[in-house]
Amino acid sequence: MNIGEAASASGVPAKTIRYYESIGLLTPAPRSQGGYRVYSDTDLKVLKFVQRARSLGFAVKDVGNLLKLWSDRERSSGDVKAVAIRHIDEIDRKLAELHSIRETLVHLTRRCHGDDRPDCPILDDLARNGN
Amino acid sequence: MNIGEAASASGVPAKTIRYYESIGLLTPAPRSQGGYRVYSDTDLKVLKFVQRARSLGFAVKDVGNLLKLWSDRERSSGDVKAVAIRHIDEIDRKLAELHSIRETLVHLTRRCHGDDRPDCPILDDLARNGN
DNA sequence: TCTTGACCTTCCCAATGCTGGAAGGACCAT
DNA sequence: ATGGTCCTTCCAGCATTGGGAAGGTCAAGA
Repeated sequence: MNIGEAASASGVPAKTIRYYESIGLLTPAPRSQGGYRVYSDTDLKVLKFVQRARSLGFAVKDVGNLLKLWSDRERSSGDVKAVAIRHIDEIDRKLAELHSIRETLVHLTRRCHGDDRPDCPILDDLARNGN
Repeated sequence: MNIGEAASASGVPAKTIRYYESIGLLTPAPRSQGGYRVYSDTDLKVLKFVQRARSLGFAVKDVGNLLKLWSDRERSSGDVKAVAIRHIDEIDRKLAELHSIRETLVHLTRRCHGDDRPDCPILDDLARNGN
């Protein structure tokens, strides 16, 4: 199949597939006589794998690792789990940061009456000297 | 003061200050005879404002809006609040997405024994055809 | 057969928000 | 004078695409 079909079947845009190929995440697809990339059902499975891993927030580099692990029948599940756990830790860090930021913002907006009057605790906070 | 001092006093790296100037977020600093950027205490307050707003996750564009609102004595607090609330909404979207991803990953890692055996529900999930 | 339109190709630019480095000038203390 | 530490500009790159131009390919219809 052509890249367009592979794209709509996998959920990875054609542009992105080409990009993944260019950075070495995907092995270059063989070409038809006219120079079109040709994808097999196996390739499609890889694309879907990538799509799903990316949708779970794995960095492209991590996806590369997962792909390697996926094709390695000798790998231990512990290796895969380690990648996943590192990713969860990363997510936890982001969650904590966003939660903390959110709390500050909610606190500030609650104190800001948000009408036509000019005085605004949000700006006051941003401008206050001691951090 | 020089850019280096302004940087360490504000928490915004010198490189970043120049970058902000280049994209128009900050008005160009006046120069000394030797061509060095010179910052006043007022400039420092602006830099700190920017630092704090960025640390709260406001996009650079939003920081620009907030700076304008900050220097506008006529603005209503409602305008500021609107920026903040849009930002909170954005954060909420990210939080929801991360929570959902986290749940999936935790579920998968729990089912993966993570030892030397090769079979791994994490890869199985990534590779599964549906979805 | 010719044409049309949808697809594909490569290439470059844009975005976000910086960060690093190179080449060279400025400043300050010894 | 000399060295070291600042500063300057410019260029390039990170990650992850999206957009679009210029042009080639392919399949179907008139």
